[in-house]
Amino acid sequence: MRRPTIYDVAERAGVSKSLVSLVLRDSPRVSDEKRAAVLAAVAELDYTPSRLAAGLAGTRTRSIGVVIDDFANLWFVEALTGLRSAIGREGYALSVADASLNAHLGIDPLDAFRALRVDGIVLAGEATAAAVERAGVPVVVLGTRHVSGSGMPVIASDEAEGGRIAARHLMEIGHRSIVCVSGPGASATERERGYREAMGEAGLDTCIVPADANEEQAARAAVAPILGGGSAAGRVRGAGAPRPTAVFAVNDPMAVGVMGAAADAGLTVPGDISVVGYDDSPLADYGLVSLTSVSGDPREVGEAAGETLLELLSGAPAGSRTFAPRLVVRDSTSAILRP
Amino acid sequence: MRRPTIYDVAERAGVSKSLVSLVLRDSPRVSDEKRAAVLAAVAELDYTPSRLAAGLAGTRTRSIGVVIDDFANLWFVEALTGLRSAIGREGYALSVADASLNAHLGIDPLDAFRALRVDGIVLAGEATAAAVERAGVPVVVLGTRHVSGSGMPVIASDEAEGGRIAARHLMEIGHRSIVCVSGPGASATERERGYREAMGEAGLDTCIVPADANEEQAARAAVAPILGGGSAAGRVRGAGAPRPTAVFAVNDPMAVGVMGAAADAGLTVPGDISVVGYDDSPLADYGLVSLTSVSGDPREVGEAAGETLLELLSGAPAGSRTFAPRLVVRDSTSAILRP
DNA sequence: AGCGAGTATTGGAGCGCTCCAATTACGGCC
DNA sequence: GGCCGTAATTGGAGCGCTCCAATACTCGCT
Repeated sequence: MRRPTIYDVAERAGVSKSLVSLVLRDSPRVSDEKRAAVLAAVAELDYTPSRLAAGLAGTRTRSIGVVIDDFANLWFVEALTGLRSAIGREGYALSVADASLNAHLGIDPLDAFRALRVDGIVLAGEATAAAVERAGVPVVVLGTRHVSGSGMPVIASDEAEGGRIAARHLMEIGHRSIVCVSGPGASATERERGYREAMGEAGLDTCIVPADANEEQAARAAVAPILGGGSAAGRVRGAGAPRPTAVFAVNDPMAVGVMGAAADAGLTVPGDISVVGYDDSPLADYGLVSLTSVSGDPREVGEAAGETLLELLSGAPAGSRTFAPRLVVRDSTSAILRP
Repeated sequence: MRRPTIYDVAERAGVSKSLVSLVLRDSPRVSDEKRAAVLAAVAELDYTPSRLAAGLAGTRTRSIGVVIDDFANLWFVEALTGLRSAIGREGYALSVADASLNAHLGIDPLDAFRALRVDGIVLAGEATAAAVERAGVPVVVLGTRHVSGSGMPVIASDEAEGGRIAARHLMEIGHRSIVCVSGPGASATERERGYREAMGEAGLDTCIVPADANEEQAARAAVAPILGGGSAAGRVRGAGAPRPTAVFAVNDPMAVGVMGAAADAGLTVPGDISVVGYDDSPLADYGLVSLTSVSGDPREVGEAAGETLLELLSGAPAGSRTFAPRLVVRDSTSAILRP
């Protein structure tokens, strides 16, 4: 009941093991006749080549590693789909590790990938440049990260542009007093920067409300004072500034948090206040929520990351790329007459 | 700049390659002295053993494959975390494949795992029993599936019990006219069955509303007619039956769909109608939604699946296990006085 | 001193492939 | 019909480990 090897296939097809190897890696210099014989033997024996042996013997493993730190983030999950389709086409296999493993079990994903002898790495999570140097294989960064320098190509959505788009949308429909609810992390920082730039260009004052985490609850707690939580609408915030007419939250859950806070304060969306989110997650399209949201296409970005890594693997130089996000207008934003 | 091998380590530590191998697999029959010398050499050379070579030479690869068909499903993602922590402890590596790859690229994940010579497989997605037989390694099924028989242990949450819990909760707070919005898939079927059983025990009539997909939009469209969509509240549905006072949706997004339909019909939740969801996803805890939901702990289930597979790998027999779900009561359900 | 029973350590074979250099086969051409 | 270039095919070496049987080293005892 031993597993068939390349030798078994060779014997059955009446050729040498080397010829079988050539067929498996579909070399062009094999006669059609022999190729057919080998393929037939493969099918008859239900033979599956061992990637272990192939990787050990050859100069590459045809596998690439992906480090993700947040599997719960749908954006990365979708990007992964794009990545997979790009590299799968070339016969590469994907090995996924999550960065949180590091903390939980003391396993460095980069070490794990070294042990697997992956040909390249996609970083969809934070990682120190030093750790990456050690990897010793081509690396591309997928998504906006704080890590910079070290010359790795970064393939990401243009988050700052997304922030600008959100702010401009609100300005175009008449808003002048627009608050940005931001959170920790590189993406949030970039989105916030875009908001600031767009506001600056329009000569409007910015107001950034930082939340502790990129979560609904955190955003809700953070904006509550500004919206005059609980009591009569129209209340003024801290320094006596008027209540804003619009809020840009750096992601969808936070936008929902803002909507929740608005409801608590007796405000209607978009009547009293407009809200824009980011990522266009499924929840943005729920009837109960119907959130205007900005988003890049994660699959497109993931696919580009895969293509970039393939270029790097083929020896070609490759640079960073960014993709412009789009705005999806739903029912959480509306024009206002007088601010 | 060649990568260091076990021979380099051996030479540096002044021992044989075999001794190094023993240390790496922390064999107990190595003197502390030599062990320290080897470990020091490993550190100095920044050596990482090759899993390829180890797997090829040894009787096992210490890697296990996971087939997931829905990466966007947070339940599976969390179960994966539990699984990882269980098997990671024993030094196993995880290789993840998604079933949709099959459709997209014509790659059967089980073939991919065969090529990698994984020691065992966790099936968190549908798969035909036949395909699994071919795998030739121990398999455990994670989560409720339609596949049955073939003797593989199934580690899952007790979905039928969850359905019962949801229905009983609604009955306990006075509801008698309870609708179940169901969808396709094995989990939905089980949850629906639990609902039916609980209703039957209480002598209440059941009413199942099937939706096309396990999604917000589908559920919303499906319940709209029953809630008397759009016009005055209190309207009667098709055969003149009175409007239900409660709805159990087989997952959270669908529950939100029901809430949306209720809002469209001018009904308040939970004033006019109570809604229970399933899975206790993050969105259930949003202030705007605050959904009462049933859920098992996916990590617990994932961890159990890992432990079960480890038992199987160590040669021990292992059986199926189910875990009881819990109810999390929030603001979408409330008592009623008269039905 | 000598021997057995462990315990610690070692060299060799081989896992299933790829790569390479060498060999054979096949036409075409003078 | 022998010769050459190219195309097709082959055997051998070796990738970096694990496993195994064999050897070397301890003691404690007679």
